[in-house]
Amino acid sequence: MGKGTGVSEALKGDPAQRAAAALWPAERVGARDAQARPDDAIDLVELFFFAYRDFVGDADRLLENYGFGRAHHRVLHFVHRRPGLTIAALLDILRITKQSLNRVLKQLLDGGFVEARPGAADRRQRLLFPTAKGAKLAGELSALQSERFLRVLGELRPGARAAATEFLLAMIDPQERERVRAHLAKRPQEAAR
Amino acid sequence: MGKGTGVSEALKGDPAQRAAAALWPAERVGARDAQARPDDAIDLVELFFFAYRDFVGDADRLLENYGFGRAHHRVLHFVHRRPGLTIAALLDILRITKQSLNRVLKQLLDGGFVEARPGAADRRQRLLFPTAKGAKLAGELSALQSERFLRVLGELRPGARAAATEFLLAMIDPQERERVRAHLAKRPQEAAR
DNA sequence: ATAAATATGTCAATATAGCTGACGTAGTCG
DNA sequence: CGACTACGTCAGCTATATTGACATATTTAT
Repeated sequence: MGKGTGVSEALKGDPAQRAAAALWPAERVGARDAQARPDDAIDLVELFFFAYRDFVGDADRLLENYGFGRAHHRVLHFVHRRPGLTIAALLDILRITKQSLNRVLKQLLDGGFVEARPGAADRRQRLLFPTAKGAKLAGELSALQSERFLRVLGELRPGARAAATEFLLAMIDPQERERVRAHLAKRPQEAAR
Repeated sequence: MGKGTGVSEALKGDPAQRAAAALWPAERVGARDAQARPDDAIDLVELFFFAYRDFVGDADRLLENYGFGRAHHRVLHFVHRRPGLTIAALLDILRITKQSLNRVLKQLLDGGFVEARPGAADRRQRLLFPTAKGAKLAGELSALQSERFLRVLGELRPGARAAATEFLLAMIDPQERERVRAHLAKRPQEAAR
């Protein structure tokens, strides 16, 4: 015991992993499938770390050209995804303080990537909208990151999309899933990009 | 067009998502399965963001008790996972500068969580090892994060582990996969914890 | 043996992204 | 009117990262 078998099993004859298929020693093949074991989980922890690192790297490189960082990306992304978002709603999604948000948001406003309009019902609110320029950048960033997923879904066998979605949703704190669901259900009216 | 269907499909009758199962409007059910489309990818981008946020949150809360941050966690993790790691190898994994590493590593050394021994073959090298104290903390952190994966794997249908592994590995830059593979193949001799 | 390359440490300055706390202003609502 | 709310802002702090320059010990190649 102590030697895991799950990961090697996951790599058996799959298209994208042909090169990596012969990696784990043969003795590790032959796992119980249904029963998850600690070593497998540790591999997943590390895979998740590396996958996220590469995932954000794509956007980071594009953002550099604008002098923006990940914080700008996140703000722009959610404003683009849900135009008319209030400051409070954005803070709730990002889980940062208004002081932190403001520094970044101001740069996006000054740079003409986002604009704020007073709320019709409640004029204290500032409703955030992407400008054409902002929507373009958001679209490019989104396309970059989508490309990675589309490549992955193309590489893996049919059903991978459903599996990935289930997996990622299950990774989210149970009490958060409802909010994430609500967020995903809301799509911008205009067909972005 | 413009309305995705993939995510809703992913949620059909699965154990963990019972509560979230009825989320996406019914009109969106009935997707082509094999063909990935942009909207699905955007959902995945956001799910990945939220999942990672919650994933690192677990460890963050424990690390606070020690006055450590994520940087310390990453260093401790990889030293624990691959005892005898050199500085150069660690820098290569973490992709940070030695100046950044040093600040964090020094705190771990001073706190008695990690110790450095000169390399036997090359005495310029400092081989990093977790102390008993460091191994204990690393184990607790690892257990916390593994728990999330084990919960997820338990919630999802059999085969989810293989699917998740394939998915995460495919998310990694192709030219990086070989290195990740090599890393995963190396397990510490001692049965940690 | 000496020179070059390597592994690591360190000093200094800077940037980004977050935080807490306090205070201000405008608008809403009872 | 007064309380509450949405948001902005000033000030100071922390964590994590960067670049650039220089120092030291050790190995390796000529």
